[in-house]
Amino acid sequence: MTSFTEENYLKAIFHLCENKNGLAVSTNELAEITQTRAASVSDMLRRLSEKELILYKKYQGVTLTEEGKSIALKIIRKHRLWEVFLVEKLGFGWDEIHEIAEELEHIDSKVLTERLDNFLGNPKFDPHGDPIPDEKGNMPSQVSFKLSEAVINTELVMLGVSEDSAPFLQHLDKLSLHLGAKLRVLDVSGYDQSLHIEINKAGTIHISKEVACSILVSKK
Amino acid sequence: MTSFTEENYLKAIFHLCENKNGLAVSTNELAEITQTRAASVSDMLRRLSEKELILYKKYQGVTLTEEGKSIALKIIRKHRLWEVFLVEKLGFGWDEIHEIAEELEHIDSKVLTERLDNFLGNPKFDPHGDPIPDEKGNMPSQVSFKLSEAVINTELVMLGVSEDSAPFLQHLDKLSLHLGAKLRVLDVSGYDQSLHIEINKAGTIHISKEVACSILVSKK
DNA sequence: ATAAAAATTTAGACTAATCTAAAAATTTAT
DNA sequence: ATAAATTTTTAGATTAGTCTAAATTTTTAT
Repeated sequence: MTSFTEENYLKAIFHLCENKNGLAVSTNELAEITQTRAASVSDMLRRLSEKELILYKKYQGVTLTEEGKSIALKIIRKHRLWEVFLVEKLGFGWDEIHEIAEELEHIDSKVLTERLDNFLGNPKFDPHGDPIPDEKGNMPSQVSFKLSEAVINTELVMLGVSEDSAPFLQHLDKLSLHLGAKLRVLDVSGYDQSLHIEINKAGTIHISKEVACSILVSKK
Repeated sequence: MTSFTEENYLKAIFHLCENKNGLAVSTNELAEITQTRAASVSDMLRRLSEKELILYKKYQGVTLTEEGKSIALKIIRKHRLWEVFLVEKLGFGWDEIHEIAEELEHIDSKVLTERLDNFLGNPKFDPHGDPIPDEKGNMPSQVSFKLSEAVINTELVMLGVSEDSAPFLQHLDKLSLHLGAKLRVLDVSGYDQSLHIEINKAGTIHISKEVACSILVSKK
């Protein structure tokens, strides 16, 4: 059995690996996102390594074994399914769901997860546009890139966000930037790289480089 | 903050007190239903007492303080709401939900609980007929008694069960004994106190004294 | 290439929750 | 009313997960 805490480490390793295209993750990176100290991480890595959930060489960072990856994907599947439930069924905003899903993701019942998936209509993406792994851990893939990297004047669709902090999502709400919005970059400032964009052919706004970096789009 | 474990002790104390009409609960009783040893219980009681969640005098048993009772009722509220969700929305049988609800009851979000309650249509009873406390901890009351205590030939309605083990509930399913069924006791055996009962004026069955003791009914 | 800086691990301690074994208090039975 | 049986508590250990401080390894910079 894997504890709540172990599951959180596996999930953290998975997400960090993903952002680095499979490169090993360092103790300090893990300490930062798990909000603990490097010493505690070292200790946990030793234990996870004994359980063969991670590949760990002292001082050399860590990656997941197939079994570790499988566990991480199950947690992520549950996290994202519960997020869909919270938004679609209970009417939560996308900025209110992360912390609750952090708890729900540890509920341990295969049959519950599968029934929930069906109840929700087998969604492929969560309310932030993140792909929901299937029962076997396969992720639906979606070709997207940062809005900040888009070619000017191309027609785009907003598919996701790469940050899910409440302040960021509330900021997007204020700007009427929602998943599915049709976007077009009109201009990029030479001064601060802020973007002038058109939304749904209905109006235009200015957004900072930081915001544009955390919005994921595809060509229409 | 109360831990997962502390919440389980408070809940256990609440249920045991309820069954004894408010009398203090003993260390051994708690050890049995929490599946631990008396020594572990003693230790936990000392801690809960320091937090003023229970009234505890060494060797004299334990009752809940108002604050302890309030926490217990919140857990019970969540447990029973989630059970309704599992049955009404996800199609689980009443014999499959206890263990899952034991996990879900610890999810800590007031707003989630209230939205779930609304989503479910503010149910007053769970799938076993147990009353769901409201936000303030008030229980809807329902006058019921054991089927084993019913007067012969009286028209009755099945309102609940006082046991929720899967084998017991599956046994009731096999006998078509469901909440809301109209029952009438035709005869009680002088030999083993088994009951001959009529269900929904559609047929009759024989049930053991043990089963009849765990079925709650009211006069129609 | 080696010294300084940064990252990581080890050592030793702490807390929550548990255990067994032994001691103490209460209850029961004669 | 007192001895025996039962219940409960205490003492001392254990495990998971954390911490700080110190030691060690790796990386960076000259």
